[in-house]
Amino acid sequence: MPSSIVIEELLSQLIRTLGLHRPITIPGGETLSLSEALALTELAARSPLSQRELGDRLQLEKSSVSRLVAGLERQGWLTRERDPENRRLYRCALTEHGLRVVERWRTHWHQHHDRLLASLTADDLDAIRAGFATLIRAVDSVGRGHLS
Amino acid sequence: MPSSIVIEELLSQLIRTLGLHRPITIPGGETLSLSEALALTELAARSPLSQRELGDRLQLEKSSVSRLVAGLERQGWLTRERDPENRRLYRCALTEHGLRVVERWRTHWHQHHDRLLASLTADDLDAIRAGFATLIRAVDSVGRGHLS
DNA sequence: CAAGATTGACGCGTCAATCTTT
DNA sequence: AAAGATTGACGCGTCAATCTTG
Repeated sequence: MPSSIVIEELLSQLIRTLGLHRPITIPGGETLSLSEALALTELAARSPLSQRELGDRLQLEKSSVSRLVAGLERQGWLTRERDPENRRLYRCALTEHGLRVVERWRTHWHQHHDRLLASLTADDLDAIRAGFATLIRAVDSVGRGHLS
Repeated sequence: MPSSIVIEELLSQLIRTLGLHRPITIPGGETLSLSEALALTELAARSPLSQRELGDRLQLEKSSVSRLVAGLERQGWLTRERDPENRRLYRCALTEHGLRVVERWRTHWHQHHDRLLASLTADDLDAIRAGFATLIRAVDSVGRGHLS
């Protein structure tokens, strides 16, 4: 049995069953991808951030952040101003609208999460926790760099 | 702690730290994406398969399978023949070359994740597998898995 | 019509090259 | 030169529309 393949299969399967690749429409009509929601969440926690800082937190390439942030700005959820101290940087910050959107997204997401938890038995939870704990420990012990 | 977001963050982090998003070059010079490797692995286990059957196993849309399989065929790793019994179907099967490639990929993959795998016992692996499987089953039972 | 497969338009990520600012 | 950001080309997935075969 090809045990080394299991983790990768499970990851891609999980992403699909959780619907992580599909945008979701929140009450109010706005549609958000997961990346957008995570970016707004990060900015709601601490603003302003440069695009590089945001990329570090989201684990995204600077080019991905550039396009992501441009989209958020276009929808009026975020403003960008050049840092007067160092004009290479953008200072990205949520707008009022962006803040309302991320709050509604959070609520909407929690409802889904609650339904999921309600369907789990205690044994199920134990199994999930054990699996994640093991994987996290393994990844941590190996470190962050991957091979070529 | 924002527990509802943890799963998504963890998944994307895991994918990047494991390098699952980029193709890997095996000894011999061929370059394989993860999807290609998983498809070849599936076909190595049971051939022939129709594209729909392959898509069911890989959890991919038929359109993704269509392009994926076309690429595998173009590289000479796979052959497609119309099923004479039902000419709507393709019978997809590995070639000699494809079989060699998937074997070499497996070996290389093990080395690639040597340190991670080395830190896992059989029980660890079972725990990870069980946890993910439980979570996938739970999400499925909740409905289609994603928010509308 | 239904099922299998294909194609087009698009989203979201990568890498590599480039531009501006320091 | 180095750092932050942008753009182009591409990979790999989605959905929707379409073609062929049954």
